[in-house]
Amino acid sequence: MLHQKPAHDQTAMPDYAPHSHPHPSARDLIAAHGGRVTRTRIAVIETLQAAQHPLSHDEIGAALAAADIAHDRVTLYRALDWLVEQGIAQRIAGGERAWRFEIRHDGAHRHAHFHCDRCGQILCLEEVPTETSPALPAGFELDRTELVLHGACADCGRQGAKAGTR
Amino acid sequence: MLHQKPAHDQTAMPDYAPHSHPHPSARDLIAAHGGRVTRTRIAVIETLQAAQHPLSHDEIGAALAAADIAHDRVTLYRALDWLVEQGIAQRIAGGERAWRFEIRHDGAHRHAHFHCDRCGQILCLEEVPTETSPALPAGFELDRTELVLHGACADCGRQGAKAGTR
DNA sequence: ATTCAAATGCTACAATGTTGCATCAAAAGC
DNA sequence: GCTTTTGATGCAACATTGTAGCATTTGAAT
Repeated sequence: MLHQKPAHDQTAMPDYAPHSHPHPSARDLIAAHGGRVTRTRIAVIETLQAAQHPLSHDEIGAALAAADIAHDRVTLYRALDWLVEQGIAQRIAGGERAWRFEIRHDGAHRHAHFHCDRCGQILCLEEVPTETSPALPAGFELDRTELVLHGACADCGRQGAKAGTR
Repeated sequence: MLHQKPAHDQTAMPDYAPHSHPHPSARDLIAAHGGRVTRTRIAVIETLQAAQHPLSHDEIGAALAAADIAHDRVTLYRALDWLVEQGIAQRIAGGERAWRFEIRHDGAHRHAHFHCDRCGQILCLEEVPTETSPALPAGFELDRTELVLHGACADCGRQGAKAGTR
């Protein structure tokens, strides 16, 4: 697993915490979808916007804690559910049987992900577009395509650890 | 979720149970990797070989039960772990935070998967090859690519259910 | 300030997967 | 065929991830 994070450290600022926001305002995003503007939702959106890679529920929770924001697991799950439902965020099935979340980009900005099978890290490959129009059996409707490259990231590759496909 | 299966029915033969085996013998496969040839491993391999789509741990367990083979959850997990470790099978991260397993094909036979976001079913798209050589950042090693198409399968699409991205 | 549905924060639970350890059995040696 | 030995199994207990129900709080409309 990939838990080098300082657990519930209230002072340290994780590297995926918001630095600047060249994104649509979280408040506006929420309001535009007819939802209530709450601390939790704002913080979640800003955290996702600032992230350089898809975040796990756990990582987002840590960011909220760092921002001194309510920290109930269920609330966070529901906030994320709502964002996904509204199309603001999207789930991607990172290994480790836990969802990861990222801001949903419009069609043009879709990108692939790289999954390091050694450290479990997932990162966005902005340069690699996801394939678009493959032939599907009759009756199937395509919503979106997800392209995941599996292998070893630069850090893990250098350390040359032996590893399974896991 | 997708649990229409008859739980622990000892008589019914699920549609993914072995019918014929145009595949390498399970015994040989196991022995070739230096493992012990046990009922569990044989049955798991044969089940996977006969399957038309990647199977969840649960589905494999049901197949074992149908074949009157020991049914301990942990044993099955470990058998699957071993197969993956040996490169005989591979895990794919079907949504629903549960792994799915399929026999690992060699390079030429790689295929994409379709994930129905409504019923959770996953099926193999033999005709759709996975993309192969995208540009990766320096230091990254590519092991395999996974292409998942999300949408509604023929059954769900016809029923026209409204559904989230989930 | 009042109202009221939408969000929250409990608690309790479900599903999926893992660890430790005693027991069993596959295949190797005799 | 019998014994040995180590890998595989089975069980119980636990960890992690995610859900459900319900009382309470709060955003924002009046």
